[in-house]
Amino acid sequence: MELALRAIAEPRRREILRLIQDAELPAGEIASHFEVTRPAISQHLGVLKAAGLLTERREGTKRLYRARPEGLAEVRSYLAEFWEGRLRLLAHAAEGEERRSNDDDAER
Amino acid sequence: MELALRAIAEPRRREILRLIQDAELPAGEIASHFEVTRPAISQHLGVLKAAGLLTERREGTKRLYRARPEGLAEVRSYLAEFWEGRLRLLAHAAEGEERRSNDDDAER
DNA sequence: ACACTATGTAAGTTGTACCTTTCGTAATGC
DNA sequence: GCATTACGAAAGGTACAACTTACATAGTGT
Repeated sequence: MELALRAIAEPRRREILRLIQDAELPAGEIASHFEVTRPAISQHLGVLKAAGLLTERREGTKRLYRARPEGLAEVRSYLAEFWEGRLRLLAHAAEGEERRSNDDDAER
Repeated sequence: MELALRAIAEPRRREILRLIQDAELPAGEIASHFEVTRPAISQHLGVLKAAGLLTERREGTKRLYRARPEGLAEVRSYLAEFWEGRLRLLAHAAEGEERRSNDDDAER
């Protein structure tokens, strides 16, 4: 999860993931969408691959990349757990939050 | 979302969030759980607050912190969208789409 | 073998994140 | 007032992350 979180914390890498979410693209094609140099994108792809967030397939001299959403499973379950665990404590629905009497519960 | 993602990408900050998920704790109490100095934790709390991931309440000379899961809403929806969008393409995730649990991961 | 294309790798630079120590500040109590 | 407690803010160090340019490598076609 550590690697995946760090990977998607970078805006450029989220952009890359978005590009290859619905299509399998070669590295050069991906790089052409950005202002930075091609090696920079190559490094980002390496980070994403190490995090398990994409698959790499070689075809000729090209390397085709595609997003791999399963790599986000751990992150998703972590967030879900945190989310639900905390909401359970609030003990009241997200709606009608104006109920306030003597409790110390502070909502912003 | 940007700030939230970067905030939780740091392990120590995830630890902090875990501590104040079920209890409202003063800064010093939080810091006592770590090896790093108190100012370091104070800075982490500042980052988490800027990301909207916790609430701060002053009581006397103390500052009480509590996790704020709503701050993760954007991240959650981003991940959900990415996850589902890509799985839809795979077309072999036909089993139980209404199951919102995420325990399935066929790792490599 | 040679050239060309597509891409990763290496090395170095720079900005930034996290940490430390030191100092400042608000609230409480004497 | 002064001291103490609890904490944030400022300033500086170091490690790391993202970028650059230059080079290396794998595959394809001639």
